[in-house]
Amino acid sequence: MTEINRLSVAEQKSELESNFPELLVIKPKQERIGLPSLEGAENGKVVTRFPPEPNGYPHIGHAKAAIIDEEYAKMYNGKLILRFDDTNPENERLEYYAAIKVGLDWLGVKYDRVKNTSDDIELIYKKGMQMIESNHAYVCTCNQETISKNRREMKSCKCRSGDLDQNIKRWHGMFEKYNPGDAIVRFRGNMTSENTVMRDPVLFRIIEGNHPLLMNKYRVWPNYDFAVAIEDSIDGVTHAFRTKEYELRNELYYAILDRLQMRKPKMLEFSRLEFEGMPVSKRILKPLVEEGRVSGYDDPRLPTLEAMRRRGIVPEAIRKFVLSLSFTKSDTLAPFDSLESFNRKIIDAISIRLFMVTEPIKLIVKNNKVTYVELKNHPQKDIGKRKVEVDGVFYVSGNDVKDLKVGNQLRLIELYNVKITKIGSDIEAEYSGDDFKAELPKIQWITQKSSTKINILIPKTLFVNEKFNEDSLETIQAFTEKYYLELNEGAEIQFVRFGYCRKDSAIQAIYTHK
RNA sequence: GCUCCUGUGGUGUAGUCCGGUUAAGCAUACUGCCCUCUCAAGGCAGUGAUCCCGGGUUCAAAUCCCGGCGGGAGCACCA
Repeated sequence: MTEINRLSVAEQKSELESNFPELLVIKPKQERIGLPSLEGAENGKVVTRFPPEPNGYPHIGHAKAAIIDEEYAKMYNGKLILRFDDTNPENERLEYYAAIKVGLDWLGVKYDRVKNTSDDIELIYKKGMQMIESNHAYVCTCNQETISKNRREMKSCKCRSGDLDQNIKRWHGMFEKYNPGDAIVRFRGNMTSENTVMRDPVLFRIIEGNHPLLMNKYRVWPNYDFAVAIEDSIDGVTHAFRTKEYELRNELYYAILDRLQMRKPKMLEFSRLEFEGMPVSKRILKPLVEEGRVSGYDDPRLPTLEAMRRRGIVPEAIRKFVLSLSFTKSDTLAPFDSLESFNRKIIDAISIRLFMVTEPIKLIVKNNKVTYVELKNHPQKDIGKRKVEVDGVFYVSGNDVKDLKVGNQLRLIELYNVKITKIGSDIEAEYSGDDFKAELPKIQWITQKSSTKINILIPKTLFVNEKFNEDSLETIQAFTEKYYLELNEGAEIQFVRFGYCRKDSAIQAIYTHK
């Protein structure tokens, strides 16, 4: 070795070339495109699933999961299943099943099959029975406090040692005599396991809620862990993804399938997506809506898909953004900037350029001779023109003229130059030429006779330092061109020298980003 | 507290499994120039990382080993 190191690099190289040419072949190690490859994935055989609980409106977190699920299915020419994980009748509502579908539709996520976990409830009972009969589960009638105390102290209760007969009797009792809370089915795990999930977790409990699809036909419901494991297995899922906080439940997931001798999908986790100051949790969002601090689930400050749409974020941008985050478990402070950047590049080409002024100041041009001007809707793209009548009376933004002095010159964009002659509550000026001069300040303008008043909502961060930001929604009044009224609701606009907005109504636009 | 996960420029990531081709690629942000009758988009260039820290193995470590530290999560009859 030391001998070799004494040789020069060139000598080492020629030595290698003559004796071990195969070592010189550079390993491919090329850059990856898109998501990392999946272990054990076979082309055409991959099945993924997106399993939302229909208990709320879909948000950016759902989008990340659904997009990842779909992208992997696509990557391997596989299938994506949309499965509503509706095993808690107290939480599910019919409108949410629909809202989630609408959200996915908007996102452009296409699934190959839709189903509900509740469709399989009878089958899940069968599996539950099987667990009991094989003594891998038992019915526990201890109260909740006792159970959780025993869990903490790693102690078993008498129910755990009850015989098969007792368990079977109690299991049937759950469908009839027991009241909610009086009996649960527990997985026979390991009460002394370091993983608290394994300390005999709940598999079934009694809930007498009104299920949106099954009404009150059933009262024994599987819990999440049992339901997902079985569903994933019977649905043919090969690769299942969920967020990181479920990681400790993997042991249980595999243990359940193991006891039942069922096929095991591969479970993988990714970090959850949430924007700073923009919580996704229903616990936080619900009161905000109920107390009227936000206008609804489509308030542009919210991370719901509906809100994003209203704000002017397009689905392709969300997809690119999610993919740029890749598939990792590291905690991320999501860069809203980068979502905006993707969005801006996409909507730029279709955003109609309009003039808009705030804090309007009247500008009167004495010797105006122009009667109208035709403005292009986009500087590069051909997306139409509009005609604006001109009579010498304009509005300009207060901010653009606040430091103006008599004698200064300005360029009214796409129109002509003016020279200021008098400054009062109005500004008077005279026409000073058509020639474009780069050195003149260029400002946008609107004419008094063809202007329309709108509000622009500017969403800001909802929570600052964990506290609701009272100033999270700024509303500014503005005047824009009458042409605004001809645009469709939902049109993407760029107010020149201001930023991108989306037309929300005839009198309101929402600021998307700069 | 216990357990698990995680730690690459301001931010998000690639590379880490199989140590050397790269003192680290891309995106975003920022700066400058070009283009442009927008403070947009587009083009070009640039600033910015001793790859959390400390040891160790090795001719060679972001990559392997050991020990710390920081951050997150779980400890529900909710998913």
